[in-house]
Amino acid sequence: MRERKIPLNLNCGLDLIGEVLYGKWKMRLLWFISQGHKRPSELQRKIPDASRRVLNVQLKELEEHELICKTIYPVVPPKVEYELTDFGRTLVPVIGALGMWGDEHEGRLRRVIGGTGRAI
Amino acid sequence: MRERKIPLNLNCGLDLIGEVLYGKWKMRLLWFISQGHKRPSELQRKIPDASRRVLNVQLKELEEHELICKTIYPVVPPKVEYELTDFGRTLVPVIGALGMWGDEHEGRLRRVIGGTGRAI
DNA sequence: CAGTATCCGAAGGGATACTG
DNA sequence: CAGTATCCCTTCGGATACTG
Repeated sequence: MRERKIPLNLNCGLDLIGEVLYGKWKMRLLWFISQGHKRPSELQRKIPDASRRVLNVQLKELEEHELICKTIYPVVPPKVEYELTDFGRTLVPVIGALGMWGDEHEGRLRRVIGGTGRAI
Repeated sequence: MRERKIPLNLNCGLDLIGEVLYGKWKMRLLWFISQGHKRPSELQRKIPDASRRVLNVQLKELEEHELICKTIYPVVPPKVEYELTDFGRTLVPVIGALGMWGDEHEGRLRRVIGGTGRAI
């Protein structure tokens, strides 16, 4: 699921969901936000392998796709919070299903993927 | 979900599923195969926007991840069929959930994505 | 019909350094 | 703490032409 800004030949629901989920960290961002981790620094800690820049890019795309909304509090130091929109909340069960499938088949997946990995 | 052959820092089920689903056409390939479209030429017709080369690449990755298996019939002209493995079949309900979500929210998705799209 | 080789442009994403 | 600007490298995926 990547942002193809250009050609867009949407065929079915799988295309459409692909358009909003494609991006290396988007599913996890949505998941962590749904779990109540709202602050950018929190998300950064949850996903240390992502660069801060890319996290911001993908958060902005999720926002443009109306899956999350962003609140900026005019305080010092700056404070920002993300939340799922109602629309975004409808996606949580689907993300959950994806994650559960991954968890249930962790052993086999690690084998076929070939990585060592590490627990969160 | 992209093939990151190199670093692999798997955190949770979402990472793991990402590893096997990342690829522009993989979800649809799995879906169409689950629907009984087994031949490469069939899949190509179903996904005309994908190049033949990339379809083969992604099919091979799905095979390496043991989600599908490939049968080559020693006949002329060549005949090839793909099928889901038992493992791959466990993924079908999840793919279905993704597609259903996309279908249910088609209108809104098309608006936020900004594409015109076309039906399959 | 099925598959591969080569070439290439375009995104994606990381590192770093910087501002408010 | 949050965000942006550059720079750069890698990968993805499309086009084309070719072989069995």
